[in-house]
Amino acid sequence: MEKGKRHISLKDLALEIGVSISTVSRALNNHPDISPEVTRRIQKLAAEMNYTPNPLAMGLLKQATRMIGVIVPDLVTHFYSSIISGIEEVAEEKGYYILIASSNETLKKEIISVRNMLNTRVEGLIVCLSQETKSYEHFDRLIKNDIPLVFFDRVCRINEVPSVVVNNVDAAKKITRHFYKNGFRRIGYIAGPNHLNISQERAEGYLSGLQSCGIEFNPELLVQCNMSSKDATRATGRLLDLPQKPDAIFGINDTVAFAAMKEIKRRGLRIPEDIALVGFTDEFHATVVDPPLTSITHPTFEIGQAAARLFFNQIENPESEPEQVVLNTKLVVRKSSVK
Amino acid sequence: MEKGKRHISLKDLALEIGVSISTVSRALNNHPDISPEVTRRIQKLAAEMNYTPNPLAMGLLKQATRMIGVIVPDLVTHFYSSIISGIEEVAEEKGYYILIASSNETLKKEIISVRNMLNTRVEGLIVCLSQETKSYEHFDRLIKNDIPLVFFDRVCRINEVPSVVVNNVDAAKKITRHFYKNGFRRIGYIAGPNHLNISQERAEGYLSGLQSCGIEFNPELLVQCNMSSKDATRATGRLLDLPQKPDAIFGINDTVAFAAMKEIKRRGLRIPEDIALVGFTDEFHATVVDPPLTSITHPTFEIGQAAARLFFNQIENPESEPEQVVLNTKLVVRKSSVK
DNA sequence: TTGAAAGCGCTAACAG
DNA sequence: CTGTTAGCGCTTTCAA
Repeated sequence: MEKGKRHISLKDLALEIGVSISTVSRALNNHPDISPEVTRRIQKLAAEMNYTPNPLAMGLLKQATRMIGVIVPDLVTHFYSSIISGIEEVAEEKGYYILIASSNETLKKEIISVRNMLNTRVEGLIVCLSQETKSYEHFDRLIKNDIPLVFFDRVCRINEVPSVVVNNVDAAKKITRHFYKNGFRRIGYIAGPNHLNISQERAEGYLSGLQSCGIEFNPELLVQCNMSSKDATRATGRLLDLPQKPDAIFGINDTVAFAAMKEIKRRGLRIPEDIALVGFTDEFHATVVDPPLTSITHPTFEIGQAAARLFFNQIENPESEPEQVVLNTKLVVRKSSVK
Repeated sequence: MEKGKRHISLKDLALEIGVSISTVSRALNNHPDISPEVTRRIQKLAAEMNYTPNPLAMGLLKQATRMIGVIVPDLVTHFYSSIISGIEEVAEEKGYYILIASSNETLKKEIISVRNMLNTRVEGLIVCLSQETKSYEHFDRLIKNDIPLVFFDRVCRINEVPSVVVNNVDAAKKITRHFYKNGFRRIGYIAGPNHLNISQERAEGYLSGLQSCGIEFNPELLVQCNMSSKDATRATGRLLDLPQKPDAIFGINDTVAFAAMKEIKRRGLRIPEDIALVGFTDEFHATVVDPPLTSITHPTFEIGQAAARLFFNQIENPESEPEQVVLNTKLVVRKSSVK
């Protein structure tokens, strides 16, 4: 093999053995036409020379790259990286690679990422919408051309696009009722932007939970933030500044819950004695903080697996109807919400 | 565009305008030979039809995929995901994509990942060794064929392969001296596997720190673990079971530090009153736990950026000597180590 | 100023 | 049983 040549090709093998390229190709694919003897020799040489088919050539030929584009709001949150692990596991089984991009929670970067990934010829996308995303035209091209697409967690167009979500309404309701059962009555909720399904659905569960406990909804106790740490801290502040403070708070996600925890502590209030706190988080973070955080824990790895399965379902059954997978969350009670 | 056709090609444009494929190619590359008029028409049509060059075809032709393989011990630790963000940022500037794989801290998966990524024709690899890795033959093929390779954090073959590390010796020494200055004398260290440079170097800094404070090294106070949560908990237990417990402990990384923190608390000991604790962690986690953890914080994003830059340096200057970038860490003092 | 042809690595239809 | 040819999308000589 000449210097600088990093991968060998069918041609190299053919030259070496003195047969044609197609014979080599067939031999390696165990085509029955080729004589056992020749097949054996070719396969032996291929193994010795570390031959592996060039995916670029295969991709060109078959118009299939075996790559999935994954776009998440950020890479550094455990929630997303754990979901990505789940996607990767299923993708690997199928011999697919994943290409990861982060929207940094901005619509602009999300649009660019969608375009870049399509340009790279991924076979489709698995996406969690950015916090800013409330128009969805950048997915039109995928939908129109039947390019596989799956949304998870923050979703849209659920009638056209398969998606994976958790039972947000039910989960928020469970939190509210848990507070009630533990004697809390002024229950606050720190929501995210209104256009996100997760924010809406959790608000809905919150309201329904209050109602089922016979508590009247007090609009002062529902505050919004953009889900950044900073804004979540401010939102927490607004709750704590109320003439009648809440005695319990739940936050829409990890970032919000931790920001709330820090702010509550910073003001010298105790959790759960002065204010109970519950989050929507993942297993890991909930146990590392102090006090351990009662929370709805997301089955993150499973979310990723389910999203990948929906993706391959589209690859394998292009005509199938968009399906929505709803995964169950668990309310895990820890110290932060029980006096 | 016929149905099912997801991307248009030079051929489509050529057919549409009625010129040859090569003319289209030249026009799009602003080749001076093509008449301005034709060039204009072609570029206009290309824009309208959303033409983007097929990277598979380009890759085949140029033998360059513009993809970098990144292999990390795991995906879900903030330390790694943050480093990946840094790599991604630089890669994006250069128009490269990154392909991510996790070794799950096993040598077996690391070897498979290296092979898979090469098979995918990445242009090179950026790697953090798995915890198990103490033989390095699986990188031979890269080194021999001058395929760009960069190690970070856990490194090997530093004379042959460019790498990015932090000033481990100095950092561990700083921790030890910090303990001393704050009145702690029985200082324990929970190390990782001996073959890892980070473990060795931090042990070296620990010893040198002790010496510079005039404390005699007590082998009982240096325990090892495999850096899993479970084993770190056991290692902490061994320190706490000593007839003469340490009054201060530092752990080799995030996982170890948090496991130690949980175990110390579980036994009813207070931090820092009974035992002071310092970790090697990242900014985020150190502040979310309670008490806030004094720690050497890694410049994770910068580690990623530096690794990517070393990578591109190899692409652009194949003959350059392997360089080692050493980044500085900071000791950030928080409650966990000050009585 | 433009077109034709070759070649990157591979498979598959068609010929022997 | 094996070789030849064409073509996936693109760039780049070489010819005109």
